[in-house]
Amino acid sequence: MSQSSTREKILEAGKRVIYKKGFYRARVSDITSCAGVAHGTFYLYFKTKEDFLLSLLKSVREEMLGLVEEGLNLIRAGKKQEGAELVFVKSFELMVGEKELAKIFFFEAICSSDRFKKFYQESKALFLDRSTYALSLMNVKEPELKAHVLMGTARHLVEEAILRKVEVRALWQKVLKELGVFC
Amino acid sequence: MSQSSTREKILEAGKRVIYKKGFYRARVSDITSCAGVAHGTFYLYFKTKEDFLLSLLKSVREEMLGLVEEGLNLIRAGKKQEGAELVFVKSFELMVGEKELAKIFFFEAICSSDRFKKFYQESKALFLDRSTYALSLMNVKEPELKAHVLMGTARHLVEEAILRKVEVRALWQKVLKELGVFC
Amino acid sequence: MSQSSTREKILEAGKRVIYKKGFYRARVSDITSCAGVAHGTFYLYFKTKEDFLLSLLKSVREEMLGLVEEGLNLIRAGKKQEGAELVFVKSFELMVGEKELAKIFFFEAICSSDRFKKFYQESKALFLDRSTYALSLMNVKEPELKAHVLMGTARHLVEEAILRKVEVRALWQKVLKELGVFC
Amino acid sequence: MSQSSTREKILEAGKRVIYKKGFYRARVSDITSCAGVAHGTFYLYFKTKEDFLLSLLKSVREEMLGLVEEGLNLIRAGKKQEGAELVFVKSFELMVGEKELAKIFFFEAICSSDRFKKFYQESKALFLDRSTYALSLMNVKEPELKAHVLMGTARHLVEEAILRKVEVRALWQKVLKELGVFC
DNA sequence: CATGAATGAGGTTTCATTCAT
DNA sequence: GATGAATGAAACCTCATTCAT
Repeated sequence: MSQSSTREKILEAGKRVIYKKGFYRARVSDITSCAGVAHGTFYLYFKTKEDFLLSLLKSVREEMLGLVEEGLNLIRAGKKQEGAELVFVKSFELMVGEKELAKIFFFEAICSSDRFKKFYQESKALFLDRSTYALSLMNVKEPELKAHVLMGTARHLVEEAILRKVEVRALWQKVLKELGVFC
Repeated sequence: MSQSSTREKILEAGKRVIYKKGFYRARVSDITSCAGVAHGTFYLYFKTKEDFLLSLLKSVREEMLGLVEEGLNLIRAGKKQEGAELVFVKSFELMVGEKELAKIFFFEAICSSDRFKKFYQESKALFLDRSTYALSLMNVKEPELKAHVLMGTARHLVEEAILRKVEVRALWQKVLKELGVFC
Repeated sequence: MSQSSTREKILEAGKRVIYKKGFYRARVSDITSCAGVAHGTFYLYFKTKEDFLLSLLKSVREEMLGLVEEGLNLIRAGKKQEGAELVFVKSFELMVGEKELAKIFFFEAICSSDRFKKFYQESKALFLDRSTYALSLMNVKEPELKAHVLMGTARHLVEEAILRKVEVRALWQKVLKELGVFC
Repeated sequence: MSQSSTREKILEAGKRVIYKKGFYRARVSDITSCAGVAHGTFYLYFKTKEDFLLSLLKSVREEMLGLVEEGLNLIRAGKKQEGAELVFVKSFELMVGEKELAKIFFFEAICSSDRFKKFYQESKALFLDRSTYALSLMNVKEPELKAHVLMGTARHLVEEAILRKVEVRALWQKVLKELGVFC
């Protein structure tokens, strides 16, 4: 059961190593040695180092999107508060909790090659779109403007949490209130 | 005209190259050939490639801080609107206009070694502090919260401008109004 | 036969190349191509080019010291002639036979960075000390003076052998007799 | 008068720098900055860095040979002690006093390119020949053997003086006595 | 599936030498 | 003569990737 597959061990290790050293300074050998597997094993599961990063990024995106879609369903079902909780709070807390992935997603992606820039861009556009949609369903005024503000602020607060190890949840709650997401 | 010194030519070229390829994928030889100087010339002006990046980052920070301090002086002199214009509009436009530097500052810095992470962190804390101070001088309510929101949103919009080549000035103006910075 | 490990192949090749070109003029690529391995392989076994030189030097010293200690044991056991043979003849012949190592030890070491100067110095002091001790055990008069003379002369003759490809064994025997080491 | 020519300033500086760092690690710019002249000035006086080393080496050799020839003249004129004093004592002291040149001559020469190895070899052969000749004129027994011993020991003691900053003059006097050069 | 030694392209950095002033 | 900015060949070293076991 918990005999986490080799692939997962490598992903987990990569997350930690890339978080700490950054994608370009993280060696494949750093990742494998952190995962406790042989150097070559890496290439049984990932075609290249870039592919590996993409896998990592995709997993963050999936998780986030999962929460958001679930939230949207609740909102559409009339449960505004519960839905908003998922879309704007739980997903924020996911990021704050998964600092490694958050940092990789927010920083590494765009510094790497065009392939990643594109991925990051698409993902952002997607979140922006879903957030705007959620806000409009919730009858928040100027949903697009607010979606931008929320996205930027969320990203900034996650960064603060990562870089300064500051507690940001309370701040985020106040921002949500200020912008009329929660009364 | 501006008989731009060799050092400046290299900085300018580096800005463009790093913007396009990212710090780690930008070769020193890319920079020198873009600057039209010999490879070795780079090392007459910068000790290492990392040192070069630091020079670049310092120049962005100085420029930004210059505007901010100027604005603060105006605000303190009672000219609130003119001051706020500098602190929150001109400096934003500087970033949007200098996409290369903005991208390097917001993305490359944190992906590179600890030395840069530290620099980025210090710079951010500084801007946050000055913004909060400006907002409090302007009698904006909850200045710290708003400073966070402004910084995050600004950063996000600059990113949109860079990645999606979208016009963001109007959006930014609306945000400023929404948050009570301008009436 | 001796399925010589890669590390040994590189050491052997380095010995030859450095002997011929000198440490600073010997490229790592000269060494690897002489060893018949890829360039990068060098760095699997040695951290830097300097580290490589140190490994080489240590191996000479160990071999020499081995002979000397063995000889000292014999002398202490009363077998003066056999012991002296090891300390003063066999070790001399080792140097003459291993011209590459001898040249590297006697010349390259001191021309390289301080790290090597220190190594050379320590090694010399060690040999001088052991020789003096051996001579005193053998009741040779003025052992310290003679140790100096022997060390210098040995070094000079090895050099002659290296530079002029001259036969020096006979000369050395005469020197040993002249100084009263053998009757 | 003492307005030492630029050429001499460079030679003097080169002596010091090469002594300290070794020929390959001494940069031309180190030498010029130590001499207090511009980088390019070096090439007004010396064709290449190697040429410079050769000039330095030639100057040592000339000085040594001068003393030796003078001494030989005295010996031939019947003044054995005075002559031997020049050939075997004064020239030794010259080396001990001019540590920079001595080190360069004894170590750097042979580590550099073949051109220097050849120069060193020729010089050694020359000294060996003149010493042997001097000893034979002085009726010392086995002059060639003794010349070898003297040369090796001298070189070794100079090295001790350089590396360990040890006082070696007294030791050298004892060696000369032991070998029958002085009674 | 797993290993880890070997590969070699490609990067950073150094520095002897030149040359316009 | 003197300067020192500029050059660029050539060195060291790294590390993603492969492959025989």
